[in-house]
Amino acid sequence: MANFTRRAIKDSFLKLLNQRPLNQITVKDIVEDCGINRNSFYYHFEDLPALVEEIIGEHMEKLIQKHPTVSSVEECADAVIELVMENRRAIYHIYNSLSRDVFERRLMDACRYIVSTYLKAEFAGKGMAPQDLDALIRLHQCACFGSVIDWLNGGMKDDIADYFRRVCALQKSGLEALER
Amino acid sequence: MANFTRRAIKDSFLKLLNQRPLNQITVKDIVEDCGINRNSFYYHFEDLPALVEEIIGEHMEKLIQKHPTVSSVEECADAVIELVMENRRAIYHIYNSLSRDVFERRLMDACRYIVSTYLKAEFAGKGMAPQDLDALIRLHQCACFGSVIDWLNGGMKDDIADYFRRVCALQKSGLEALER
DNA sequence: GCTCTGTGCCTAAATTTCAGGCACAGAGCC
DNA sequence: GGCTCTGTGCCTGAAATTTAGGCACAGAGC
Repeated sequence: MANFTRRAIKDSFLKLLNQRPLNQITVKDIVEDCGINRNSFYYHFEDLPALVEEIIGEHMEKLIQKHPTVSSVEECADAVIELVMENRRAIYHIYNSLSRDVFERRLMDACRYIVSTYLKAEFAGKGMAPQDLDALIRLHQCACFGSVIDWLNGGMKDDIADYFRRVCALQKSGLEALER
Repeated sequence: MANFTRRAIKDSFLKLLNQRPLNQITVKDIVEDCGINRNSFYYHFEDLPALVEEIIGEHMEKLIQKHPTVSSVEECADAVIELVMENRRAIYHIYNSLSRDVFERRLMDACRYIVSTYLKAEFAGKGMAPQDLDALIRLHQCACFGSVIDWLNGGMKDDIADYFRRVCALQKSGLEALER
């Protein structure tokens, strides 16, 4: 089964999300946009939040798939910047809606994944205690996450790339201090 | 029914047609490309030639839809050039295959449609006998058609726009002579 | 109170896709 | 001449998907 309908629903949803906020998009809008029956929507997705969940998850998945091995703070920054910029309007409309929590949860997960890949590699076999490494990952995960959220709350006005790299520079100097 | 599968089949076919000649594309290739069962192909299309027929017909339809009222030789030229250039490789691969006849038949139809719209408007109520107008349309239809075919047979080497406009200039001077 | 719109769910019917088979044709090889 | 291999077009029945048409409920606006 090739599931073209499922894909079409997601495409329509993203298309509408590029036009207006999530809370102004109804199931009716989506099914009318891709020309299917309303029940077909409910066949594929439990409800609208489930679709949002999947869309966001898919984007985070894409981020991870595209950059499976991030080996430095800079690469991590580039990966997140790329994803955010590619879907700028959609992310804005999802974030400024009722699904902020879903987005934040998923973004947090993605940040953890990305951050832990390079931090684990960086400190592997250097005698760091597991709970210390966990704490370090947690710290950088939150910094990564917080940077994006802060930028979103600031109306996405600053240059995300500059903004994010500034945060990363701080992270990097901290890491270097740790290694010395 | 939104027929995403039917659309996907055509998209895959066009995609493959941009890669290699029609006679090197099998039904298997198409269904594998869009990830469906082979029988689903035969559910939507009688056979491969039927798909070719529909694709070509669709392209000609698009040409007509996009330029419903052509009012001069130049506009006619632009319309045909636009269509041909947009689908350059696909047309080349269809033309240089076993389906040349289908393509030629459809192109001929489209040329007739385009040519007749402006010629009928041009000579409406000028006392021209119907059979004379028909002959005139036929002449320009063939000129239009022949120009494209000649260009295709020449390996699409010349600039189609220049080439086609040269033919149209000849047509135009003929028409002006007719009106005097 | 009322209406209107949207949601989430349900059933039964219709449509579409699927797996797995068949005979046949043509190309290439022994 | 055989043979195998690939592709075509067709068929069946089962499974998956989409559909029409309904229902109760919630919230907004009047």
